[in-house]
Amino acid sequence: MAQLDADQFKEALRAAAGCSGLSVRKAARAVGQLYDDALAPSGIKGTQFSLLTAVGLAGEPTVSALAESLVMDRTTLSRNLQPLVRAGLLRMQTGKDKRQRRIALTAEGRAKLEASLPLWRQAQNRVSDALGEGRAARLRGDLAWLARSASAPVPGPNKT
Amino acid sequence: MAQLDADQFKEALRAAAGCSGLSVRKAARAVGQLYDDALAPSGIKGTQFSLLTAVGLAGEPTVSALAESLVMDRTTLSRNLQPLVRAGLLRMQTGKDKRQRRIALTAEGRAKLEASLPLWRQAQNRVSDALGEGRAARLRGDLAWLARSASAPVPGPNKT
DNA sequence: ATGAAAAGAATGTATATGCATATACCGGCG
DNA sequence: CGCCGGTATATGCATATACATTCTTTTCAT
Repeated sequence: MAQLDADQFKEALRAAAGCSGLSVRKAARAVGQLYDDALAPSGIKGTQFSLLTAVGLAGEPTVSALAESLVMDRTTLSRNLQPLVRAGLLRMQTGKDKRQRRIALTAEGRAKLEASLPLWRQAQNRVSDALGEGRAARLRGDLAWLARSASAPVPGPNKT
Repeated sequence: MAQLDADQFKEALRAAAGCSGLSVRKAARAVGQLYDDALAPSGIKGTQFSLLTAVGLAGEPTVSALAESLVMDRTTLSRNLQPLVRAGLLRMQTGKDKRQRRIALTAEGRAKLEASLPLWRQAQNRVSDALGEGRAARLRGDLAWLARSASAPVPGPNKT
């Protein structure tokens, strides 16, 4: 059953430890902690801060539009909105097209977001300090490129 | 309540859209999809592939040791192991110190891991192709640096 | 020895994530 | 008018993530 001998197996595992997916997830966990810690006084998580920010920037986006801008599954976003609506920070209402839900900041949501901005800035600066401004900016650029190309359809001989 | 006028608020939100935490999470979602798709024929997810790989490399690590190597909370790892144990890919047993759980690959787990390696390689190559080898390697390096420094205690004037 | 502190791991609760599927709604066609 | 295909969102299920807490076991000071 084992087609590789012990040495070959170990060698292959060492290569797999350099997995780009793992690198990104480990960094996401660590950095997520950093932002969550910094934002703790405001009572929201980094993920929720990003959601509020995206809504504030987009105005009154639909669920689908917001999900696409965040490289996130629509159903995931659908659920992630619920705690924020429950907390009174976001409002969802149907427009003319009753299938759509228009998402908007409440006054309370805007206030919470505004109060969170200095805390976010602290965390952001801590990351920039750890890498240096230049490397941090380049990293964000590479990650954005990766997010775009990874979610794009594969040019190769598979996929629908 | 709103201390910033509309223009200042929008400006601050545009800055917050450049959040490093968000960049990393977006990339993690997109890249996670890519690896999950590639690994689908083997029946395991990218997260589980990483877990099996880490166990294979470490030999018979404890939960805590494995969690640290993966920049992951122990309790998270504790739960993530359960599906793999249930699937018969991992085994957990107590040693002399009955508090510890030694984690090890089963024969089935090793076979699954070995079968997954070529699929993983496809995904890894796709990422390297998207960025170019050089940029991909540099990205992994920066992410590793970030994971280390973000999970390290803050040198500044706060924290316990 | 023994009892308290510390260490290792699991569990309760809550959010985050995505696939398969269900539900609700729009627009067009007969 | 009423059905039908397509669109927008929500739900069921499963895993991933982490904090606070609990449980067991070890260690160690007295």
